[in-house]
Amino acid sequence: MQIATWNVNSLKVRLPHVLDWLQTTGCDVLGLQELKMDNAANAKLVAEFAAIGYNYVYNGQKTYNGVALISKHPLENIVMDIPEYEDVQKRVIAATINGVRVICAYIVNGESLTSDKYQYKLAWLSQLQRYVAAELAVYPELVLLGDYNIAPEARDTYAPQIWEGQVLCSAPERAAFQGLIDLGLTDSFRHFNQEERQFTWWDYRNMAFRRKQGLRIDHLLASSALMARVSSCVIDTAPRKLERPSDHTPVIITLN
DNA sequence: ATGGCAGTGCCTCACTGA
Repeated sequence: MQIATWNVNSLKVRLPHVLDWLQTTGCDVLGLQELKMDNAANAKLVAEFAAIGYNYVYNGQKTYNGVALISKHPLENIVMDIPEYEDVQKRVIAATINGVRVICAYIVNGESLTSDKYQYKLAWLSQLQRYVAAELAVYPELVLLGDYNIAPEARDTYAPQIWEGQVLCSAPERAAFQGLIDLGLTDSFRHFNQEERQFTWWDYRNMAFRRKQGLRIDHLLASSALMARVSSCVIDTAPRKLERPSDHTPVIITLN
């Protein structure tokens, strides 16, 4: 079974890429972020995905945010948002697929260290940690996947001299990431790959993709019970090379 | 090396993203 994450930066625009990618890879489960579509528009996509053999569940809003799960297999116990946390922004959807709890999250960007959005990001991450801890107590096999908007280490940026200490790379954000790891999760990509300059996002400006100037901010964190089944984690850069691409590209784990 | 790109929406700009 393969499970992937992809921030599509508007599913309306990227729908052809997503449909092609699912058919090419045969990926079993795909978590999407930044749908930028309200639920009336999302509802119309159910038939599009059904036509190629996938279920589609979504948690959307107009213009901003929005997350979804696409799966070949039945989705059970679907939960939207972080329970017991008031938040109008649609950033989380979770479901159980073949016994694996999949939590798809679009973590707050934060804008800058002096922004109110940065404080929202840190508070939001604390709520996410509480939620994931509770989920792990119920579901031993769990993956927390999505756009974290956090580069965990200096080597996860193309230019540490520019990024270290800035938003996405600040000590409090990295401490929050470590707080998730400390729940017993593993950064599945780093478990297999120690090479430098491996990124999941590249700015649209300045030919950043061609220059290999990116960040690694999209992650799949696996519980220890699930990690025992994970045989690989790879970044698929192919969709980033298409016409009118998302600025993010998919990351995929394969389970035994 | 971030003004410069891209998407959305009460759309000839503002807001958001990372």
